[in-house]
Amino acid sequence: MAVTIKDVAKLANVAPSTVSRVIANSPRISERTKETVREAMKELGYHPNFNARSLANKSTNTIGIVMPNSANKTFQNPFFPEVIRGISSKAHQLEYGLYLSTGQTEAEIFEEVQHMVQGKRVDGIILLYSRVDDKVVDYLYKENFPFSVIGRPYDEKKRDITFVNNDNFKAAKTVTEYLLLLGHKNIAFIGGNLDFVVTVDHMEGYRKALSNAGMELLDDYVVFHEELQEGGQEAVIDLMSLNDPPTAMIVADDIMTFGVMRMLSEMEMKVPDDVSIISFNNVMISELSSPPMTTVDIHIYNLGFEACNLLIDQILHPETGSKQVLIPHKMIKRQTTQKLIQNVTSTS
Amino acid sequence: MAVTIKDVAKLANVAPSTVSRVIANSPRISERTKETVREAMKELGYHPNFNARSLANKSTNTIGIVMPNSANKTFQNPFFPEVIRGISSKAHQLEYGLYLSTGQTEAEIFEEVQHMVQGKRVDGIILLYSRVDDKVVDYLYKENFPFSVIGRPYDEKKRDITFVNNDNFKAAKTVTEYLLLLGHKNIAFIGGNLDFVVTVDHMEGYRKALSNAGMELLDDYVVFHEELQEGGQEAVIDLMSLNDPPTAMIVADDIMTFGVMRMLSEMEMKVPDDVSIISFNNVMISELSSPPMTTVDIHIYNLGFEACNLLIDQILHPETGSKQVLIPHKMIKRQTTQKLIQNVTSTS
DNA sequence: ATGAAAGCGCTAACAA
DNA sequence: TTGTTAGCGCTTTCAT
Repeated sequence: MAVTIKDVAKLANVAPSTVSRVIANSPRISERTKETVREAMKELGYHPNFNARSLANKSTNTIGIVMPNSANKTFQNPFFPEVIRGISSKAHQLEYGLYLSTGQTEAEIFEEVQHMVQGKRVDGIILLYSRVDDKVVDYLYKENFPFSVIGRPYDEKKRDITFVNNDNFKAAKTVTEYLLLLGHKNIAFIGGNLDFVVTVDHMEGYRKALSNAGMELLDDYVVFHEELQEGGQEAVIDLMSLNDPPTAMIVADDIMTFGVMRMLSEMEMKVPDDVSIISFNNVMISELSSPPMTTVDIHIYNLGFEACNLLIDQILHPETGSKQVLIPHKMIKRQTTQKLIQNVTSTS
Repeated sequence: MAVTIKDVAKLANVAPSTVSRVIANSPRISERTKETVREAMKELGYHPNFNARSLANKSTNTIGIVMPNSANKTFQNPFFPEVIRGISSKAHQLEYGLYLSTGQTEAEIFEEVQHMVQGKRVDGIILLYSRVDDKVVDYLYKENFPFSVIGRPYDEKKRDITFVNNDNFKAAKTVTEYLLLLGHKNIAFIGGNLDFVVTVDHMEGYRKALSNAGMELLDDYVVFHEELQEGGQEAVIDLMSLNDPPTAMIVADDIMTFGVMRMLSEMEMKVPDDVSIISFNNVMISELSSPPMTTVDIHIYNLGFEACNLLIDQILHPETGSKQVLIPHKMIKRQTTQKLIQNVTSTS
């Protein structure tokens, strides 16, 4: 059997509890005994048993990460490694471990979450997405279990949960206004899955900018797609088949933009000459498209980092209510947008 | 306090041990009592405490995933979500949980691994990379702790560890041969970090194909780069500055290829007219480059799935030595390769 | 087929 | 400042 606290205690000629206190670095132990105990630990190659600790002090020092359904390819989005990198970084600082959900469907995920909290497997949970109607959030909320979400709760009544978000409404509005300023009148919107709150917010920002400009939102110009690459491509087909095809597009996600640009180039449409494009996220690879894409940097890493920060805060100080953080965004102008070139042959 | 086995026992009028046996579905309990106990569990909303179980039966039913240093951007490669999806899928089937490493440097990672195994936090470990000289592998090997690696051990003496790999040597050789058949004589090789075994294998395959064709490997045509996007771009600059620039390139990774193509297009070089490119991995996004890239599909998902499979096998049956699995690869011809167009003005 | 009881390795309240 | 001791919630012999 492995070395236990008792072995160390015996060798150091102290009580097990003393050893325990040395591990916790309790100030109520003299430096001298701390030293002897530490030496004993080193000599025996002692390592604390994680499960025993957790059982005894009712805390696991690990946080659960719940990802959206990994069944579809959405999951290959570099967004995820990047949030996780952010979370990971903060977690490591504070010596928390990371436990990953493995469910592929909503039902499986929900069951897993229950296991995590009821089985006391984690001290808190981070949701990497925010759905419009999410059983998981409801559950965690009712159980009063520490959690934070990346995104925002859709339900206004749940404003008091902890979350970190971008101002997606504002971002989408700004981006639309920018295209308007460039002279575009026919601006399409290619959104993600409408079940996600971010999609709704983008949509509203787009709508607001149009209405501020005294323009109407045309249903034909608005497309939603769940799948990242096929989605982008299909959307382009639909949009370019219209009698009055758009001269600019707002795309929900950089990866989708790759699909959009691919299809456009197959149709021999030039970006940005024929169509301007702006998208969201600014994942690493988005500067490598041809041409490099204009996109809104949402600081993915920071989203993860802050979500973890807020969560651990909440775990450590449950009394100090919920917190909300807004991560600033920043439009990165690259080469997929330009002033509308008036088509001389066009008639109204 | 939460509901425990004792509460259930009391309500069902049995001993705690009986409840425990019902959880394990022991055949030595009558169906009748099983029923009553199950009802009691439902009535009380009982969920087994994970830590208590782990402590008592010395097994966690969770496996640790160790990623390479997430400090640099390499980590944003969609390769990772995809392997994890594979691992996750198998793990979920067999009801194993996933625990993630958070270290950013080699030293931190090594320390974490020690914690995982000594602290009995996981039952086994999957390494998502294989370095030429890896302390982690050495450690796990010496401790005789169950683990599997994605890639292969560099050291021939460690052939008896469990791993799942592609035949990267063969893949690189085939790809080189293909370019040779297309008439290319000046074929460059843009590899990843030489610390990784896969890079070495690619390199050897390339070398072998050349020597089989009676050609010499030119040092100038071989470049290694750690960083994915900058790397690709820098490599192109170096290569195209040569007196006799290559007409074809073999690139270690699809994401790097995006960088390569970006830089090429900045130089107004056309792909594949001026330069043919083949790369490796076939991540989802690689079909969305312009033009879509020819690449070797290494079946990332399967790598993860099998690595997990082998590991759990090993955990459950430690006596049945190590296993090795080779995942087949497949070249996906898209549009970044073509026959060499003889330049009429060229002289030798 | 079921119960009693010891123990997994650690923490924490209480004593000293 | 340190030791004693009673758990944490579950599994698992050993009885019955």
